[in-house]
Amino acid sequence: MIEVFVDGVKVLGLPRSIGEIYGLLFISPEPQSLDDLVHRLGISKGSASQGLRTLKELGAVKDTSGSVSRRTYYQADIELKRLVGGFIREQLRPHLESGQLKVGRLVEAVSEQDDPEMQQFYDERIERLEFWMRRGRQVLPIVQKVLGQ
Amino acid sequence: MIEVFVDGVKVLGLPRSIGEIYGLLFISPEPQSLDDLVHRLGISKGSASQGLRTLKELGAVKDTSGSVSRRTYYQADIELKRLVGGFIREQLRPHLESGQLKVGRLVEAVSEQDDPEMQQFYDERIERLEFWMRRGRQVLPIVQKVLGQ
DNA sequence: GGGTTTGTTCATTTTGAATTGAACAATACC
DNA sequence: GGTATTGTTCAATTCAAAATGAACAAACCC
Repeated sequence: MIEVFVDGVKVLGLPRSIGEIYGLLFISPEPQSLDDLVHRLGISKGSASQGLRTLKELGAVKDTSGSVSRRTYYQADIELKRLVGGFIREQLRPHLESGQLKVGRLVEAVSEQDDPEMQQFYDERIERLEFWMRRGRQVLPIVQKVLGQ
Repeated sequence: MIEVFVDGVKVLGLPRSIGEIYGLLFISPEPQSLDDLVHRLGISKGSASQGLRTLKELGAVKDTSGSVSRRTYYQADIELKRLVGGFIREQLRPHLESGQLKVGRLVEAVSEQDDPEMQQFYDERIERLEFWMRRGRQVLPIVQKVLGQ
């Protein structure tokens, strides 16, 4: 099972430890502590801590607080809606935004081009790029909607 | 500009050389030969050859044949529809399929579980996983449709 | 306060994927 | 045929991202 998730997160560009952690939590009926993860997966405390942080940011795990013990225990959040939302927010949007910044700088660079024929070609290509990015932004909410049902 | 594409392909889990090659072709008014890529990008012949192959498989470049010279020259294909289609076909579908195989093996493994309570829990989780995969397969054609306009 | 448990940070190490480059086709041309 | 040109393959190398682990912080208990 864990293997399935390791493959899964790799497709999404996330490290294998994240897949292992989420996979283990996904098939654990009981919440697991950081220490449990370290022992059961054979990974370092550092990896487990980092991995849990990322998963929390993605909204893929929640900690069951309010326990008697002072340890925190983690559970997998299995709502697809939430997972997809977190991934888009944390991984995709930042890239789209930094891409837009760079394209913005390109627009300026092209305006300094002398050769009018070249300038027109570059303008067309940048327009194409901006078109792709618009489409990208359009498709995200649709994906979110379809998956969150 | 090339930087934009390097970032872009990295999000998709492809190596930077692919981003460089596609980026250069994207802003080149004239088709470029393998040798041009090697010189202008400062990458090895091996990288260029491999990268072009992957890009051809993705349908992201086409070679302009029918020239007098025996060299082949490459151009970027800038149809979003085609790019998305190629990516889904070459990168996403294979992973979805191998995932399904693994889940299939899981189903068998769970049926050998003694404890009925555990078995029920595992069944639920596997059902959840299969639900996610169904949704994944559903969303692909929708993405393709939205982006290909 | 001192001691213990739990979790984080971050410099170093490891590992796996990407790149290189040299040997090897394949094709064209004479 | 021989040789030049172009492109591919793949073992060896390089490099960036991930994992480690030790030092550090924070919270808790007595």
